[in-house]
Amino acid sequence: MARAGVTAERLTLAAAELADEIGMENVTVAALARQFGVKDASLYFHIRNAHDLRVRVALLALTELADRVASALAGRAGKDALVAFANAYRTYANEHPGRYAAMQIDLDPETAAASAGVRHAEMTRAILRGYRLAEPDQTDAVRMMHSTFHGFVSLEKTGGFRHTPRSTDDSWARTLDALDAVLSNWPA
Amino acid sequence: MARAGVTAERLTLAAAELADEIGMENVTVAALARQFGVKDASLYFHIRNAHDLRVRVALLALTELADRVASALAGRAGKDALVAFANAYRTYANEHPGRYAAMQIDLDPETAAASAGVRHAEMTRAILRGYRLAEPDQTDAVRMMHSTFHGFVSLEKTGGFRHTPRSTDDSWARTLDALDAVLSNWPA
DNA sequence: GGGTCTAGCCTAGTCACCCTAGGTAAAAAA
DNA sequence: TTTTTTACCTAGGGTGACTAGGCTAGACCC
Repeated sequence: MARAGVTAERLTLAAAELADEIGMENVTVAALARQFGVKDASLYFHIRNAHDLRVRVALLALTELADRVASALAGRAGKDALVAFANAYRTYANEHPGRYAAMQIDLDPETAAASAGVRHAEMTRAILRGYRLAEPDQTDAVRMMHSTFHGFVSLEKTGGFRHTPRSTDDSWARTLDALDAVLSNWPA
Repeated sequence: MARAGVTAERLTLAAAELADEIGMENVTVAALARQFGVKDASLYFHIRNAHDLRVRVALLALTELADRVASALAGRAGKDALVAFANAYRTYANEHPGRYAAMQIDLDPETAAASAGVRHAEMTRAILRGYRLAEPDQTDAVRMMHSTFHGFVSLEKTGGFRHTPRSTDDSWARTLDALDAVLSNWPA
């Protein structure tokens, strides 16, 4: 009997790819086992349970996204950085809908604190340095930015914009313009 | 054998309440049947399948939210209307997390077109009349508004803001100020 | 090289949920 | 009252999550 060579890492990666193809809600332990030509029970040697698997995918996605954002941000500042960040975020979400969906499950505090979500938050704040916002405006602005990005991408995916003919790419570009405008002139 | 008096409407309402209590992902046909003191198979006389049930909850939520927004909006205009709309939206989402989650499932085009989501969109446009935006800016602004609201509420719920001490209520208020500012001075 | 240990698979079985088929009793209609 | 329809039932199949316990290939040790 040859071994399948399953590891938690390979399982996580396969789950992430499966999620992008068939949707996160359809990623089951059983389906994953089938892909590896292994019985579902065998996977519990590598992962604790189905939730653990999803958390692993979420952490993978957070790391990948943080990496992309980081390289998109390199050498940029101001609106340039804002747009680069936003596009990296949206592109990742659209290219990897399953991974993005996984990112939305809420991690318990310790896990979240140890995740790449922290890097993400730091980079967001870095962008705002170009806009010279003091606390607590900075926190409010970070929250608004993140809300706008997540909200747009999320609505785009679930078809919230489908009924209007206007190009979503154009709306996205104008939304970033608007965001840059408020950040440049944050109301007192 | 007394009848339980189950109807699709009562099922939908019970499912919505159950969703708010235990989370939409835990609302199962079996659990719902238990609440009515009935076997799970019996529910299929009233609903087509589990997905149908979720769609019904989504439509219920969309209608309830549209009603709330409509009454919040009555007699208001400009920033006043914006804030009223936004607060009605956020309050509903926070009071009814399960219903709000149900709203996020993507409806097929015909169902969506017949839903209260349409009223929602109309009301959003009505708010923008106070800001005198022409197309396609209006559509872009509608999308940005909706993205901001949905994103904020969604991140608030999944704990995306938890790691910063700043009050989310305050951030929300400032986000609305910022939104009002850009809408008043939409970049060309 | 032989013995041991353990990682990595297995089978078997439980339980929950979704859903279908076909039966039966209560309520409504004729 | 008889008939029809409505609202429930039992029985059973399929899938998925997960546990307990068994077997084996290969690493490690003497």
